[in-house]
Amino acid sequence: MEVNNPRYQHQGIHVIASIFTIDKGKLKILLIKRKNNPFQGKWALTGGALYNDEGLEDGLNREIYEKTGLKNIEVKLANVFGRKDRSPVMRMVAITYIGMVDAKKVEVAKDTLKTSNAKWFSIEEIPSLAYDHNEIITDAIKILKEEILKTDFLKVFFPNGFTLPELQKVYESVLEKQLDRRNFRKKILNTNMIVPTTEEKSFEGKKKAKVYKFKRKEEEV
Amino acid sequence: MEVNNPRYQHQGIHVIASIFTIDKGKLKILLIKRKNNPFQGKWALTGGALYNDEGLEDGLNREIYEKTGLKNIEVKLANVFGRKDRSPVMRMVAITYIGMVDAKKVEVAKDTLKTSNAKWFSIEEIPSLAYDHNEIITDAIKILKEEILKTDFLKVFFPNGFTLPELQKVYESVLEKQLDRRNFRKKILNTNMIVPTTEEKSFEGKKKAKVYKFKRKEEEV
DNA sequence: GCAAAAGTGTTAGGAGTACACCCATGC
DNA sequence: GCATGGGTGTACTCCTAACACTTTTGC
Repeated sequence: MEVNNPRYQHQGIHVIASIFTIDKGKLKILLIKRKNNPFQGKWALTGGALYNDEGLEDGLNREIYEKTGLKNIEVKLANVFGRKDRSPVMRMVAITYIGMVDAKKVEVAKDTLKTSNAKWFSIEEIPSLAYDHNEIITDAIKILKEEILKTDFLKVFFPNGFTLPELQKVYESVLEKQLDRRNFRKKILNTNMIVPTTEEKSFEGKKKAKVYKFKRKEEEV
Repeated sequence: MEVNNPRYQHQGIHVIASIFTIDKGKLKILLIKRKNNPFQGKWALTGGALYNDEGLEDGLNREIYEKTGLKNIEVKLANVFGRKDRSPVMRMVAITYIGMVDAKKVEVAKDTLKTSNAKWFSIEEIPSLAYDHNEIITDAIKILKEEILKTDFLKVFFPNGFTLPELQKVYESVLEKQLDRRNFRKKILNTNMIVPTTEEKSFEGKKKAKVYKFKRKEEEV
């Protein structure tokens, strides 16, 4: 590879996260209003161009921190978007990720260096976005729904454990449909992702419910 | 994004295909002996650096053609490899794909512009490769086995249709294990990927068998 | 005592797996 | 006629999905 061949120049990597949360039972996604060109003033997903001295997820976490103040978000690879005209500036290939955060416990830093605003949007109310970000979100939501029962994404909402009815509410919000209580218990207990604790607590209801927690990685068998 | 910020410079995209075939009942992968630095003389996967004026799969097909003479290989996205030191030349992010070709019907062009050789390797005999290509292959084989029953990759072997025993042999080669004849029939007929024809032919055996073919995309319901 | 939520078990259908016999053909 | 391979059905298990009643608690 001849580094100075002009055909190889002016290329870069976008690392982009679709960061979701559940707010009042609704699945929402974090968008950033762009301060700079291109697409100045448009809403966009969290992310940006990778530096050439950092790993993909490191770069993504840097971008997330710069634009939102959030640190150490756990993300999962989603897809690759590489249409050659997807950026008007130069040839950019986007590596997309999915992340989940607890909006209630997070101070999303406003008006950081590169952005004028960050806001949670209900997924039915997503505006026209910069780049191909609308397409990226549609894809991310699809993957999120497919993977949500196989991953422990939702543990960010329950640092201190959860009752099954609580957890079920969050699943229902992500999947945007109701689940049967008995079948949900069977399925989630079969995944081997969660373990019961000795605690009990009451959530919305009157009756106490048993508290579970997500296994840490090394506990999984 | 400031295009001239040095942190954004000297980045590029590798598009890389793990191209498989079945040869004499064994799963094999196509490797190319590198003519140029870095890793001159080492074996490597098919692929290379993307030009800044082409789509990802277009670039991959160009690379495949330049290095092997194969045209219009159908590929499927596999994964992303982005360790920051994965290339000694500059910051390269690899987008990896999986493809399947019929080795018997293909003249792999030898000694093309950038390579001194191309050769099929049985997957148990893969040498130490350039870059992180050993890792990429391990990952690709895993994905191939997971996806093989959900995709029509294998249609390249059967442009004129196939009998179920023939198809089963190929599946067994990919999965590297024997399958039960009755269960294989049930499973493959349930996938809705194949349809019977009115033809019959005999394959290895004496008795004639019904010929099936893969549905074209638009036929799938 | 009643409303609200937690907890629990059964049944039926579909998919996966294991397994054995008869049929058609070439020699 | 026999060896080779093609074609088929059944039983078991597991997962999914549908569905109703009892228990606990706060008020």
